Amino acid sequence: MNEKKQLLLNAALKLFVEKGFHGTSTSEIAKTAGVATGTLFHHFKTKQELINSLYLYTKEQLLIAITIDYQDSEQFKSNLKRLWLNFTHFGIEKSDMYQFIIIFHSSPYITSLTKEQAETRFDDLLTFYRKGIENQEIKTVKDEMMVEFFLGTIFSTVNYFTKHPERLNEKNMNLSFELFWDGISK
Amino acid sequence: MNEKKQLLLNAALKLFVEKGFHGTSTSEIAKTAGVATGTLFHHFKTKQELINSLYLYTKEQLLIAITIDYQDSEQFKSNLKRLWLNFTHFGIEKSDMYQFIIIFHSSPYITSLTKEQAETRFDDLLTFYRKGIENQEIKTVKDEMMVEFFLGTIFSTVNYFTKHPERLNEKNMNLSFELFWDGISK
Amino acid sequence: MNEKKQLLLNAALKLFVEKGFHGTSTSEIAKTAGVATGTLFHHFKTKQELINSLYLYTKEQLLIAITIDYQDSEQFKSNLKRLWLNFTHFGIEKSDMYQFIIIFHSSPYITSLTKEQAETRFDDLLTFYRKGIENQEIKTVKDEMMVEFFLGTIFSTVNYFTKHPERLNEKNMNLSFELFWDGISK
Amino acid sequence: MNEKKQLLLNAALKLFVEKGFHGTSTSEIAKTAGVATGTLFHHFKTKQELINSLYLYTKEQLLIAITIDYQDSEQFKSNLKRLWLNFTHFGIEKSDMYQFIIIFHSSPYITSLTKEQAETRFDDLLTFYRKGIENQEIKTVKDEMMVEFFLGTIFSTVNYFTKHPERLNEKNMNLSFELFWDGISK
DNA sequence: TATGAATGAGTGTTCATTCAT
DNA sequence: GATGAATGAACACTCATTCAT
Repeated sequence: MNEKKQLLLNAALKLFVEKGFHGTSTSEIAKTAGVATGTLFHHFKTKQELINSLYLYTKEQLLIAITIDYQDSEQFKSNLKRLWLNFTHFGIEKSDMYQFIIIFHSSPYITSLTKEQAETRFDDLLTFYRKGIENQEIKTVKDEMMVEFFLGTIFSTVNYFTKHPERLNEKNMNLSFELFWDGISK
Repeated sequence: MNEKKQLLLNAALKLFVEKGFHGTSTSEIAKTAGVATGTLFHHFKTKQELINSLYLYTKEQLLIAITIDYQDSEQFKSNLKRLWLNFTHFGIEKSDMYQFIIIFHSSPYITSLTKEQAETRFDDLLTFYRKGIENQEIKTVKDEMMVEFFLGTIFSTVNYFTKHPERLNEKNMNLSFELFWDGISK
Repeated sequence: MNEKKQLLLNAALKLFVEKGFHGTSTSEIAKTAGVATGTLFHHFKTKQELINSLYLYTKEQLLIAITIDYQDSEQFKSNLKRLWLNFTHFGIEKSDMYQFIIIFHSSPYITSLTKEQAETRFDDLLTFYRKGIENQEIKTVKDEMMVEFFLGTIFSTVNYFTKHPERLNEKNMNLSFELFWDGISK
Repeated sequence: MNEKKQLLLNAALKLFVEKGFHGTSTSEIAKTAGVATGTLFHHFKTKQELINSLYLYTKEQLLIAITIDYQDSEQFKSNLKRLWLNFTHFGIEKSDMYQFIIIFHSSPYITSLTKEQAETRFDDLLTFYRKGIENQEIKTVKDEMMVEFFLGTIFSTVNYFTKHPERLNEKNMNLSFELFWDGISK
């Protein structure tokens, strides 16, 4: 990707999270990126196109982060834990991207086409869960409820360790995962 | 409260949730409320004062909703469940207020003074949890993590039933609570 | 005059001089006067009517101040000096009224009708001068130039003693008058 | 200077003199200058910055006008007369700039920093006068009083010839100067 | 007579977007 | 591709004025 385009995406990510879509002006994005205002509109036709690009970009980064070390051979719990931990660490370490996804997931600025493009790549998650349910390791609950619970506990954990970064260690992280696992396991 | 002031709060609540703070113009709020733009500024000195008033108002409504039938005499689990269910029902039924609190909880438009005013009334939650922990019914985990997990599972559940309202019934709601309870209990 | 009406005139005088006509809001005038906004509009149909009333009022006060001890019997110079000193003292002591007259003398907010009403009472000044000229005590210069010179030197003197109030004494005041008198006398 | 910036200064000068600072809207200035409202704020951050720029600009023009043909070699009276006449002609011919300086000299819209910047260049006036006083050609009166008298008689003269332009000729102008000179000379 | 809530046109200023260079 | 001056619609907020009490 063009260097200035990447600078613009980085600046926009930071500012959109901090001040929202309408709270951030294109001139401020350009200034933060260190380019002229006109340059922004060379790379993105409109402000909306910029935020949609950003949405696809951050979702892609999330997908990479959570599937980087996926190993189908493993046990269900290990595999799930790996996924959960990767997601949670992404939330803590790539705070801006994680926040961005949460805030703009259900915002009107992201077109449904963009959401669709981003979502298709996440469908494997459900498939994966279904296997676990069929294997009877976890409770018989609707797929969608499971996904929500999965996300909700990650949300809790990210929030907790963001507010108390000094408590972030393997032991506490495992404790947090156990809250989730004991909730869903039979 | 003055009738027009209440109309303005209602309109602002709906619009801020739908389109964000900067995405909602004061003239739109006034029009939605059915009053003149000047009237908004007669009751609230600035747009910021309006959203701060709204924050205090919604937090107050939440507090009323979750503590309405509190009974100290009950068992820890029943009491916790009652709280969890009240909160979750508030999230589903008073969707706008619930969303508003979530969205603007960590927004820069709400002043720290306002947050402080609102938060003091929620301190009992922690006190309540501490009793349960001391009674050894639930896992030994930091207070703050417990609160986050409590809120995270409510978040999951509200999201789920909002997306699938046809599945909202006592049985499914109990199932959701069990995900939470089995997570935290020893 | 009604007490609240007088309070409003006083407040308006002070504020109009300080911040100008458009720079002063009717609500600020009312607040400074200690009355409700509606009350202002009970006594003055519009803001313009208020400033026109104020113009007539201040001009009247000026006229009273400069003619209070007029004595036709005196010599021309004594009489002129008396007038000049009264005017100058008015400018120093009733600073707000003096400033108001200067600022709004040629402003579009004062209607020509108002100016006419105020001016008719000042016509004696010219008559008075004509006598002096005929008596050959002072230079043969157009009436209107004389009036301007008269006002200009008062303007100088008021400015000077307003900036340096500690220098205000009879000797210095006489020196200032001599600048004027030596200028016009033959 | 940028062409549109100059157009804006010209329009603002005319309108501020005519209708005052608050009486003139930025949109009217832009329209009069023939540019878009946004353009005004592209060149001047605020309306205040515009009027401050204007103040520096008009003072600079005045300084140029009154010192253009200064010749130290001349006699005190000739030199003073030249200065007095230049100033007076500036007042009559550059009426808007002259009026602007008078009106906004003591207005709260001009910051003290701006006044300071403008004033430093006028200090030579006083130095010049001191020489005359030391040479005993004119009365022993405080510097500051002399300056005020100087300005006051210019004020008179400008007013007179502005109201009676048909009387403007060398003879009458010399008569006016004599009023001033006979006032200050021994 | 006095009040102050209500009005809506108008204000200073911002901002996404365009376009000539 | 990159720039930044220029645009004008839209924004938060103000204000003279009205009117029911």
